[in-house]
Amino acid sequence: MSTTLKRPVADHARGQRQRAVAELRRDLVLQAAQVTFFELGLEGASLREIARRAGYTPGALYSYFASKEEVYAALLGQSLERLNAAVAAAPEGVRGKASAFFDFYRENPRDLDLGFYLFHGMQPRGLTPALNQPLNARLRDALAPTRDALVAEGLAADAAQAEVTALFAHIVGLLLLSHTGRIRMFRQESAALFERYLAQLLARTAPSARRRKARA
Amino acid sequence: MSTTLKRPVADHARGQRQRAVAELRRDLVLQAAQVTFFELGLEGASLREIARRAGYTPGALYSYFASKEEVYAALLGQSLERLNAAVAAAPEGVRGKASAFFDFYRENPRDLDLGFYLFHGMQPRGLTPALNQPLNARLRDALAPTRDALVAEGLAADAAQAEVTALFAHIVGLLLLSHTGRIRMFRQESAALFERYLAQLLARTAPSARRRKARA
Amino acid sequence: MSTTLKRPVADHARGQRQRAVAELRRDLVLQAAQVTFFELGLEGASLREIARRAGYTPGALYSYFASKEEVYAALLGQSLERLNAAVAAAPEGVRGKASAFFDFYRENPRDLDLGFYLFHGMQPRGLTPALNQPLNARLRDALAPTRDALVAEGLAADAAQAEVTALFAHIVGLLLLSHTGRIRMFRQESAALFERYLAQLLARTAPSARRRKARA
Amino acid sequence: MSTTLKRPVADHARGQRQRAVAELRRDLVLQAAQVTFFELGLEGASLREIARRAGYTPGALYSYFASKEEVYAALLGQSLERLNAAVAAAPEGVRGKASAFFDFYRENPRDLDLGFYLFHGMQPRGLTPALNQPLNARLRDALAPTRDALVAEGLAADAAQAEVTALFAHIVGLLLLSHTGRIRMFRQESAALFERYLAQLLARTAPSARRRKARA
DNA sequence: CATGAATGAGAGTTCATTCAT
DNA sequence: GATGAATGAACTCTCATTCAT
Repeated sequence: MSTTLKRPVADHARGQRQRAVAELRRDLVLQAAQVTFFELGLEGASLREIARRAGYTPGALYSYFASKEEVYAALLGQSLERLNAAVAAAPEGVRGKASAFFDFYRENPRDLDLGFYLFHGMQPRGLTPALNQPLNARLRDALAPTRDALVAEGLAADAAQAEVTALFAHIVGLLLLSHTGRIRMFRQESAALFERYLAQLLARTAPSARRRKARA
Repeated sequence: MSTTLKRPVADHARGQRQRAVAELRRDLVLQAAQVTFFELGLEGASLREIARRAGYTPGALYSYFASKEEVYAALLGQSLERLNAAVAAAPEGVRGKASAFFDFYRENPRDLDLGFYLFHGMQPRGLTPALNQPLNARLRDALAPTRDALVAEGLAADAAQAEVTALFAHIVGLLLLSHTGRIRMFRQESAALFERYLAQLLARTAPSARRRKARA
Repeated sequence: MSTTLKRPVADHARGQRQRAVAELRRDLVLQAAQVTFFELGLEGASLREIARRAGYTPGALYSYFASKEEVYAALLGQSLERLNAAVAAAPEGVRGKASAFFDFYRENPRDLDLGFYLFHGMQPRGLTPALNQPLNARLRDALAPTRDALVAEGLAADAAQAEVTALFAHIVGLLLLSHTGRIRMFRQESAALFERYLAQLLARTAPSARRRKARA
Repeated sequence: MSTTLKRPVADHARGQRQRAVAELRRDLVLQAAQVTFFELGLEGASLREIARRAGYTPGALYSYFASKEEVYAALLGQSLERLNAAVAAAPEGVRGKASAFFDFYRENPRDLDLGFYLFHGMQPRGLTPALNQPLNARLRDALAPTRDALVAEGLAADAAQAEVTALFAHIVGLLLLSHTGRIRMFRQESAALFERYLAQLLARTAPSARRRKARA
């Protein structure tokens, strides 16, 4: 009978559908986690609470994630995608790309929190390298356009890499101080300081570009 | 006759001795807290564990501290004293003072953690203003010598304040990236980047000093 | 064909069974709470102790009850059900119903304690209205038959309500004095005093009934 | 020398003075306990808090009282003195004396709480008989005038005793219901119900007095 | 896949009481 | 008499995780 032949096909189709459904439900959990985390912060976002908001019991989440950390890793993954999208949409050039990076975190402080969840206080955290590596890669990706723009301005690859790392550190420092209210202590404002840093960076690097263009 | 006079003196002496003993024991608890915290991080350093290491029952700590937060505030207070001492001992000048600040935290990463205990993830924390304010003041104190050195180089007060804030942010960013291993991601090293930043800062600010000296 | 129909039925049956099992276990916890409370009183009946006797870890009780208060509310609920059953089983008439009420608490002094758990010392307690209201209703229910009997004897609704409230107060007072040994202080006995009060109540109210009956 | 002779006298005087001072300080502690208890209730009135308000450390209270219970017993003792004073000041007669008793507790609910502190929930409490007995006696004293008035009305001693015990129970029940808000449940009011009870009591007992007076 | 129950560890905090000084 | 420190036990409650069903 045809049914005996069709079964495997049907099974395969059902398997695909089921996998799709599973992914969808995983996304729903993730969405719930996101909302929970954005509303209550890292403290309040217990697995119980996430599960509750997702309409599940705590145990159910373990069908989709191996641990609470994995949930957060997934959230961070999504956050980094948004960051990369923001950077990609920004105008070309050092200023455009670097500002996009800075602004993304300035405007979405919870995404910054998420980035720091990997560390406790400040220690490296229990993300397995398997989870950690692609996240790192996406972070690097978000800075690559700035580095490329620096190279396009005539900077050597090494120098551009160093410059972008320093820029990243500066951004992180500024945002951290801003987010924790420490910057007010010095009667300063993070956006203005960032602008100053950027202007100095461009002053240091642009001349070579201009010189090169002049020669051409 | 003399006895009637001596009594109060004796009482006073006894009071002093007792207060000294009390402070000593408080310090022992604090030391235990420090060790616990350095070994286990903020998560692992529960009141119970601190008490255990100090040779006390949990409740006993409440003779010395009103809450866990207060223990940490005290630890942070001590840490900031050490920082200020290191900065004070450093050679005069922007380079000397700024490097002392940077080096203190580079060499004592746990003190950096401690500084960040005030924030959860990264949110401001439940330290009462009464505890928080003097701590903030001591942090400002540690940066004051650098600011004064910048002023001595001829910078206006405003500019010096902005410059020192940016420097602080840069240091924090570099150390954070370094401490969390993120800086390796970019194949860079925090000390070299700090040196670069410092050189640029001096290049930006020293000329005016030199010019002034030339005029003289 | 039949299998597709049976599945939901089986699921339904399983759900029912599980719910029944859950209720059973909840009842076991409640029984443990009851025993604990009867043996150790309200002070000694901590969540830990109740859990221990129920063969659980303390945290496990939170599957069944949201808080310690809820455990006690549940106990009180059961107690009031027993009270209502006792009153329902009693002979009709003021004497029957009122005596059933009195006797229930005289014979089960712990149930009286339970009733007073709602108050601290004697202040109203933190039972949410959601928990408190149905309990109050069941208490009123237990006195309703007496009130109805008074109305049947010819008393106006208002008068019956006042009479039943006074009766309730008298019972509570007698039992309290009896239970705390204060009644012995006066060389009296609660049951005899209750009988006296009841006789006076009937003397005050019965005449109208008799008169009514005579007219008929 | 006279000093050697005077010493014992001086010692004796000093001893007396010291004892007086001690009693005074004990009273200060008691006052602090009273205030604490009236403000915070039985829950909030920990030994620590009482000591704090009395300007002592917790341990110091044990110079004046053997336990927390003893503090409360002392408070209750003072309360019963106030009660007796109120009753003594009331007009002669059943109505006057009984109303004074009722009103005292209606107007000072904390004194009622205090009375019930002897019981846990409702169990007899760990007051030693040595402490308990004089307290009981003073309670009986407060009811004696009512009993005597009943006897004066012509009631036999036995009947008067029973009547006063029932009255006491009724009062306790009414106040308890009133204080715990249970009386509202029945849309009644304790003072009105007390008045009703009193009127019935007088109706039951007064006739004999009137008859007696008529014969005279 | 999901539930519901349970674990086990632990959180910070409070308490009455004791006792050397 | 009073202090200040310490005990030891207890408190309710929360958590991430596991697992039989």
